[in-house]
Amino acid sequence: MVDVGKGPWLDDDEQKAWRSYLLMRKTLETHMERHLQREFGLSGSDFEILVNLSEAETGRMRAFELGQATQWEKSRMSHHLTRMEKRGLVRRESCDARYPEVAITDEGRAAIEACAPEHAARIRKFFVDVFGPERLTALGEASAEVVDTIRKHESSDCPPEVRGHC
Amino acid sequence: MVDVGKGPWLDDDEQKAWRSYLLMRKTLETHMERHLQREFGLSGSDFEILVNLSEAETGRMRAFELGQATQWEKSRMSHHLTRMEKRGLVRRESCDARYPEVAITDEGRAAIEACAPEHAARIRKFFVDVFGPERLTALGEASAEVVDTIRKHESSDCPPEVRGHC
DNA sequence: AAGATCAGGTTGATGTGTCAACTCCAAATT
DNA sequence: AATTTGGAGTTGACACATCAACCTGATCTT
Repeated sequence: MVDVGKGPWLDDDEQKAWRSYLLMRKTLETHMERHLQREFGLSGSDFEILVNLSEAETGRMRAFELGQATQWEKSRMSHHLTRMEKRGLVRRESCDARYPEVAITDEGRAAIEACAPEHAARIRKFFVDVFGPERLTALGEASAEVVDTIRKHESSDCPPEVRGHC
Repeated sequence: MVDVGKGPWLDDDEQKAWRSYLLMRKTLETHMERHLQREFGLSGSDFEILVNLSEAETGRMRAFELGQATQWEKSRMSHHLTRMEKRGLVRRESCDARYPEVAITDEGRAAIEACAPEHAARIRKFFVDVFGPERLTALGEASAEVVDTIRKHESSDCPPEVRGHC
């Protein structure tokens, strides 16, 4: 197809593992999101926000903290919070003028408590149990290493004026 | 936070591994897509289509085959092909009336050949090399098992009239 | 103290994904 | 032969994500 030198190319086993990973990625995400959506009317994004808020002792966080937790762009956060607010899952409270806090509503808490058990059960059934303890631990460690490697790379060679994005 | 019986809940190590995986998922995807977009003006979706077409000996496939390969919904496929066609990366050819084939254009081939080496190098650097051979193999196998498990589940308990989506 | 800088947040335009409704033609029914 | 059924593909409306521009108030300059 394309000429394969000793260059950057992946060999067959590596390709196979990578593509297998990509397929799992998509299959698992699609499955989990479809379930949340169909059974509980929540998108994966909704769920992510609600999990974070419900785990905060006060039930409230600054948008910025939510951004750190989810790794979303700030504009995505703002837009999504607006939509969730419209649906009554969340409430913006401007106790401090320009850095409003986001609070989970009763309705939001009800929604996440309703879906959390089934969601966890699915993670267990289709992911945790299939991997088994050893492979799961290995994956967790390797994942953290991948994240570290990418972060190191981005903070070192990303020109300062572009850094705002990262 | 929420009461933890012996139920479906994940224990701390399992949670940690799952969240670590989720973070890698997002970090890696964001990194790879940003690179493709900034350096070559291609989205991850564009890339996926072009890879598949360029690997077909004839450089052409039916939309349906592309759908199998990418696991996209048919409407997403149609919309995306329209956009790519507008940009000259791809061409619809209706040799058979109602099942048009999709062909990669010279421009499309040039685009993917330009970015493929760097893309592969990134996969190697941030994923393959970080995992190392053993963990990579284990991940590939486990991924396939996860996909099998989900497919088995969906084909068995999905009521026939809804099956169209799957 | 007046102005520059900066970070958190919002907004609007645009690109992308999803769902449901529709078209089209072939093969199966009758 | 006329009708139905069914799968591949398209379309339009809507939800969501991204990007760049902007607003706002605090802190740094001088």
